[in-house]
Amino acid sequence: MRITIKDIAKKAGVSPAAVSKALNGQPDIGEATREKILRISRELGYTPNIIARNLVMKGNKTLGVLIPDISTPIYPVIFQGINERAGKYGYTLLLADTGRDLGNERKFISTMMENRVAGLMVSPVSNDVSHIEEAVRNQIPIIYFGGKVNDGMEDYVGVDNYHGALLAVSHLTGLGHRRIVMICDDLNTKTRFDRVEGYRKGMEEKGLAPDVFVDDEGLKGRECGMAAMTRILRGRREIPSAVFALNDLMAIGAMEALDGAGLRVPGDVSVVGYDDIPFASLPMIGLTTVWQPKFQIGETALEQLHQRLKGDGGRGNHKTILQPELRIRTTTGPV
Amino acid sequence: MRITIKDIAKKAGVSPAAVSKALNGQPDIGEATREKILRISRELGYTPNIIARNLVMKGNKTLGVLIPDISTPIYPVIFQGINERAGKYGYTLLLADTGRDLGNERKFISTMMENRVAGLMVSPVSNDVSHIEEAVRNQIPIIYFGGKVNDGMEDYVGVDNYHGALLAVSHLTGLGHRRIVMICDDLNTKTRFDRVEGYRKGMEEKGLAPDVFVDDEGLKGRECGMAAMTRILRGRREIPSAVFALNDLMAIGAMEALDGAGLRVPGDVSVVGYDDIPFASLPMIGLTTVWQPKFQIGETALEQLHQRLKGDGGRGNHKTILQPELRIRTTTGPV
DNA sequence: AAAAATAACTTAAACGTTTTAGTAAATTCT
DNA sequence: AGAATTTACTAAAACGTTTAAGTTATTTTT
Repeated sequence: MRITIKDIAKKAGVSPAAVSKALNGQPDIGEATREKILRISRELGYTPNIIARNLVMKGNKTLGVLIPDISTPIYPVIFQGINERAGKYGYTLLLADTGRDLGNERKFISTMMENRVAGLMVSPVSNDVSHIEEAVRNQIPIIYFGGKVNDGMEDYVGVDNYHGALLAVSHLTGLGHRRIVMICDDLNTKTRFDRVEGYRKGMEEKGLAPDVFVDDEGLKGRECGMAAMTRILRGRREIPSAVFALNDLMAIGAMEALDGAGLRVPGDVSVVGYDDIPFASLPMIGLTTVWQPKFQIGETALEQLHQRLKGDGGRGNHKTILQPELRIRTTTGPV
Repeated sequence: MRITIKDIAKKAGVSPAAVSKALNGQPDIGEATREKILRISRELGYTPNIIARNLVMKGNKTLGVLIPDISTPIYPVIFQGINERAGKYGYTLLLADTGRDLGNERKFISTMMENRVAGLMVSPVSNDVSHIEEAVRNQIPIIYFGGKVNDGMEDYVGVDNYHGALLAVSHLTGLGHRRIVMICDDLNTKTRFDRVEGYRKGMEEKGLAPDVFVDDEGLKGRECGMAAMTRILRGRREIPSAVFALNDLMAIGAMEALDGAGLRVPGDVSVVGYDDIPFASLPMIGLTTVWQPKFQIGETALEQLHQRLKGDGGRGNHKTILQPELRIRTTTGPV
């Protein structure tokens, strides 16, 4: 049995209230008794039961974090951002990986609510978060982040995908490229949509015709990039001089296809990705890509939640949009 | 204010005890009242307060997980193994990233104890876990895992590094290699030591002279691999025909150095890594390496903790050693 | 020296549950 | 019909804390 305040009280010959006060450094307790209590508590190896304390004090310092797939390279870093700030403010984190499964998301949200987290930070599985809102019922603050955020949400921290794509395309046009194709898996999230729009804008600014190739056969990542690139290479009269991929994995896939077709990167065609996942920076790959402020996303999300928790706790309707940065490496060059 | 059993009781005109029974499907409650209570509880959007329940029932279903750095590619997958099994058994996970900092490790261990987790799974920052044992005082079960486990620990799940290295070296000798050098950053963990021993054994079995190059100038990962390889290329009369690196990042570094020296992989020298981090399998890299059963480490750790929690909860002194597998790709070839 | 103030405690209620023991009413038994 | 049993509840204690209010004994004030 773990030892409690009562055990200390008994051993010290005082009341539990006295122990509580001594332990919390409150005033009305004598120096001698205080020291005695502290000594005994140390001897017995007492650890305060925070959850019992929270019960009476109301309010606790646990936050829930929901992530669709922690092994997707962006999330560990976001979590570290959250974790760091959480440590700073004394929060403890309940983390669950939903595995991109809506049922799991539902289940974990309930678990978190039952565990009386003070607030939630969720990177939702799907664009539709109505079941989350319903379960939470505005009882605690919630912040959304990640790839499935959209303008309809009340509070989220996101990244300016439009601007990120614009950066990528401007880089390419600046190098003299005119036939730039964008490859994409599907278009069913706002994140993807914004990147496409940014690309369109970047092209139109230079008077170039946008050319978006969507491969929505259900493939993802490398395989999708490879399939898309292969089909582009086969189907067109002129091959593009540059490719802008929806994400780094697709960019890698495209590079594989180019390699397979005997084309050199960036000699024959330049490639730009999006995300800056860890291996993008490996010298063997050297992918030019759009970096996301991952750590900062986590920090900001926690910071906002913290502010709301300190304040009224209501919906803040705070949408924070962070800015991505272009990382120029070796897969892009002059046309 | 979140609504409680009392609120439901008041609205239904019954006692809190009746509500509790109805909600938990206990027998001695009338059908009519049960339905009324259930209806009202649904209407009010009641969510049980699990932590209040745990207080009276004793024992809870929260486990603590401590990880040194969640952005190190192996950990997300381990966490998913833990997470999956946790969901299955109804555990909730408190996760903290210690950032490889001993002070943080201490702090988070206390936090977890104060939050009355039922058990702990920790991948320690250092080989010495005495401060953890001291804080935990055998009050709850604990399982160690990760890179800093050693035989002195009472309960851990680890990987057979000795055998993993043996696999790597046998592969190389099987291809006809005789001058195989192992490169290593330092030798201060059992994990590293075991890999070196496995390498030694593999060499000696074939009557070859082991050749371990330790670069302990404080460099890590790619930089260390590059530095080590560069020095080997400069300092020896005969260059080795194969390199076995302590880990994948060092292998990548070594490949960079080889490339810089105009040597082809695997034409001139074969390279084997260890860990099988995600990009090892990219076709551009195609690193032959030793894979670790990451997901299974997580699963096993949770499974063992669960068994102990169901049982006596005492030290199990269970050491589970999982087996690694060789992943042969394109950086190795016949001499 | 009596009254007032202060120091150092203790008592008891509260937080949101569960559960044991108790109770009144309805039903079954003989 | 009266006793015994069952049904459907309620009362109260418990879990480990905190805290407002109460109680002594001691010190200070006048």
